[in-house]
Amino acid sequence: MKPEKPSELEMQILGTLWRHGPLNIREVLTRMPDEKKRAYTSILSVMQVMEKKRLLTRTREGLTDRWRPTVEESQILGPFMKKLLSHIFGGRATSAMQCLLDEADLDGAQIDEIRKLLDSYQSGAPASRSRSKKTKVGTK
Amino acid sequence: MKPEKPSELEMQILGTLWRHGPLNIREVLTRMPDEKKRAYTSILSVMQVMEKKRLLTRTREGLTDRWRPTVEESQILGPFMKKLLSHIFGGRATSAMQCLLDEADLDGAQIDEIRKLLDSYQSGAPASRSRSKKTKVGTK
DNA sequence: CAGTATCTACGGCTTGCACGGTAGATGTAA
DNA sequence: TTACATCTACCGTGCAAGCCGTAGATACTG
Repeated sequence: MKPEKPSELEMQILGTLWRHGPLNIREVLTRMPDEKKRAYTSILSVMQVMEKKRLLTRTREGLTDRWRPTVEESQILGPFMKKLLSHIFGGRATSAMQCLLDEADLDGAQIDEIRKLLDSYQSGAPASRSRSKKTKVGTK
Repeated sequence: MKPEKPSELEMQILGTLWRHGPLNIREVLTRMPDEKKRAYTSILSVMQVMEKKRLLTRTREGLTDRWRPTVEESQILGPFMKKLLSHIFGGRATSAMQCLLDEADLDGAQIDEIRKLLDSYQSGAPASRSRSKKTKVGTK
């Protein structure tokens, strides 16, 4: 009984939960990365759907339910980026990189960090490296 | 009268046209990067919608219409990646990079290429660099 | 000519997504 | 108690995406 694939809005919700930890509905509502005004019940019903899809669970905590993802980032983001890469960029990874860099607006430190990433992909057996599904996605 | 935003399938079609040049319906159908079986008319009707959205134009050429995008890659992919970055990754660009790298399966040459990209973002005035909307997305 | 093949126009269908209203339950304040 | 606020369950609506069937137009083939 696998979790179903999240829609785009659902990915946003997953993202805010991954980043902020377990939240209740109202907290999710105020932390959505797009700054759209939405009714409380809009987010609620989306998250209830996500519960049916086995993407979220909740536990009663005090007065409200606290929601948390049942899936981890890499589990969702991996296939997502893979699809993005092959379908939108036709497999041209460096094109995708460039596109990303164009929009990222990085500072020097971040660029260095990416350099280090590249090092690890080059030296450490490249094939096995990319099989690692445990890769943590740093907080900053 | 701006072109409307493409859906995901529409982006795929734009991608194949950007990469292969002007094509007719059947050629698009056979070159779609996902390998799904679809009826001829499925692609046709999507592309007709795209014409209404001002994403494509066509010119009669011999026996069939030849379709081409009215928009260029950066014009679509830029905002798309920007949204991806802020909505899904909460603005964490290096996380996005890592995710991409995990799925990309790059060889040494490509990694070097990316290093060069990084150089240009670091040395060449970083702010103005990222304003450049003319960035070409290399073919290979 | 009839027969075949291809491309196009048009309309319809199904599904899921996004969104929110309403009502009920529960808790808090006066 | 009454009044008010918050959280939840349930249900419905609007719309776009994706998909395809049918029929008409046009060209080629024998």
